[in-house]
Amino acid sequence: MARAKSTVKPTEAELTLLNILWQMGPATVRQIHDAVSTTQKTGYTTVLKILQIMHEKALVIRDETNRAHVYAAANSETHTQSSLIKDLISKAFGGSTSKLVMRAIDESTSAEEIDDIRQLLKSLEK
Amino acid sequence: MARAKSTVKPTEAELTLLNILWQMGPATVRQIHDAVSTTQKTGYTTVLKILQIMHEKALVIRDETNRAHVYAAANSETHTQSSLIKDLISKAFGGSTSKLVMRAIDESTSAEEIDDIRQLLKSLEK
DNA sequence: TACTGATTACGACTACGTTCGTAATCATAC
DNA sequence: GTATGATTACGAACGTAGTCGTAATCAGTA
Repeated sequence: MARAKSTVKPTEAELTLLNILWQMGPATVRQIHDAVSTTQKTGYTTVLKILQIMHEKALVIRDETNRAHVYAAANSETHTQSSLIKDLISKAFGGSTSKLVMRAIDESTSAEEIDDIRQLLKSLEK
Repeated sequence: MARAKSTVKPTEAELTLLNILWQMGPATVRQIHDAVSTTQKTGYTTVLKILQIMHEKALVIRDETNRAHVYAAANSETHTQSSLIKDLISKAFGGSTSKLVMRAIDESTSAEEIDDIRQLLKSLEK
């Protein structure tokens, strides 16, 4: 029996920071704030506070060895994406994955993306 | 030029009521409350209040002709699903639809659903 | 017309998310 | 050892979501 992973759904601000952590790997508050500042104007302590809350929720882990704590995402990007998708499928698509895929693909979806999806489907054939 | 539709993202409680409205069609607060009561224990005035807020947000329209107002979803289920999916793709999948589809399909996805997706892909070929 | 039951309107309360200012703490340099 | 700058901790403030109680309103009936 495995089972665990509370599956806390990250809020929007939290997801923003997770995206940064997934991309950069473990980082200090300052590094994370610098990264987020390139696209938003969020105060340093705001980022710190959100990271602290995420730590309470176990969305991130942190290394307190040094003065400047080092934060890292607790779950993989893939894991989190899967849980977000499952949540949406159940709440807005009546549990139907195919319905979701139909809505996801539209005229703005590039040919490359559709090719990728075809490859995925093909790989499931065997 | 068309363009309009504010694209207000419904909250979770709002989405619950929208699902009921899409399924039942236009309905009174009482009917909606009865429907929601089969799965949850929510007060009548709570449902009423949420519907009033949704009306302010233009998520629903309402017919005030009769004493008991009749509410209806302002946007189609398809339209709302598309907007929710696009939102998730941009916030959690770096804008990649194919990545989302990859995460959406897993071992729990039935063969029928995968078939449906194959059909969709096939219909895009021409 | 007055009563009664149902419906809408209003507002209060709690919880959470987001923001940030200020205080406390620490490490380093002097 | 003390001052200085950076970092963490704390908590306040604001908005939104969700909940519901109570008041106001209306329609139909006795």
